[in-house]
Amino acid sequence: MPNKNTEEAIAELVALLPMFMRTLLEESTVKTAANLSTSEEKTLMYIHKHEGRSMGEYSKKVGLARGSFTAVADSLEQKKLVKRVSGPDDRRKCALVLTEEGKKIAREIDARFKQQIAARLAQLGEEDLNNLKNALEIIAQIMEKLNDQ
Amino acid sequence: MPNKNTEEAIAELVALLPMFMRTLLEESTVKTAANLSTSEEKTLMYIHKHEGRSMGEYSKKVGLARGSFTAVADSLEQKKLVKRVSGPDDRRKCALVLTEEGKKIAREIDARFKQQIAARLAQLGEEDLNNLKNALEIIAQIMEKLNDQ
DNA sequence: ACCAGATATTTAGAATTCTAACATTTAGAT
DNA sequence: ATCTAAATGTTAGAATTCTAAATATCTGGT
Repeated sequence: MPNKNTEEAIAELVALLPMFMRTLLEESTVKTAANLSTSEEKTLMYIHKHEGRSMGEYSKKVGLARGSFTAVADSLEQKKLVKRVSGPDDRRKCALVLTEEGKKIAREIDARFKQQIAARLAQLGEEDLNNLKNALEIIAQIMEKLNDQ
Repeated sequence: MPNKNTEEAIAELVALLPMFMRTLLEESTVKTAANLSTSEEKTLMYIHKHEGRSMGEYSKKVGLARGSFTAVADSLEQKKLVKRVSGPDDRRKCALVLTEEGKKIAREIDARFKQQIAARLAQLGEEDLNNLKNALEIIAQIMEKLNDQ
């Protein structure tokens, strides 16, 4: 059963991914304009890419429990970066929309995120960069497959 | 400047990795023998692989602030899964060592982790599995390069 | 129309983690 | 030797997140 070994190897490699993320983002002492928590920043970034989804969907994408996400939405709304819009089709749902200020800050966060990673990647040669990009693309493709099922 | 685009693409793909991890580990309602928190489990797993390192090193690998890790070590020590050993070479440092019970539970957690990922990967074909493994290996290699510098 | 079960959000209290300040120990410079 | 700065682990209080229960709404079957 050759797959057994492949799967175990994948499991061990997957365990390294959080460390990989930290390697790329370490020493991120830079602060953005607003004084936002990590979850608030992630939320803003994700709404920026996919606006008008429900609270439940955002909480999943950000990686928080539903109950925890309520506080994040509260805080962002209080800072006038986000607005709750109760869904017309399903009154249980709350869609989130960025304000103008929210969009501005989302763009700032996005730029800073890319700069940090780019600075770290500057240590790599062109071949490594291409290999890394290809590897990440394969992972993204496979993730889509897994999520579709 | 062709690298600019490559780096931006990498940044966007890296942002998807947490979701990828959640995809592989979702619905992990299985509980192990001891009633351990996620950080306690990660700590046990990491000590199992690399025994006798210092508290500071473990806190980094687990992804916790040093101050937070003290409580995790306290809890594991109180549960008799881990022992603090003050370093002979540097009296500031505390090494952590697994007890026999700690080793047993670490093996359980490791097996469960691999089972969960294997169950999710069972949906993939052999080609996808090999591609995924290769992609993760490339990422691991590049991470090593980045950490060495 | 009505009911039972499912879904979406909120709430409250417990558990976890973070930040900043502290004490001890080490390393390097003078 | 002595001093200064850095490294290690701990502590305490604030911030964040989790879990479980509560509320409101929707869906499908009768």
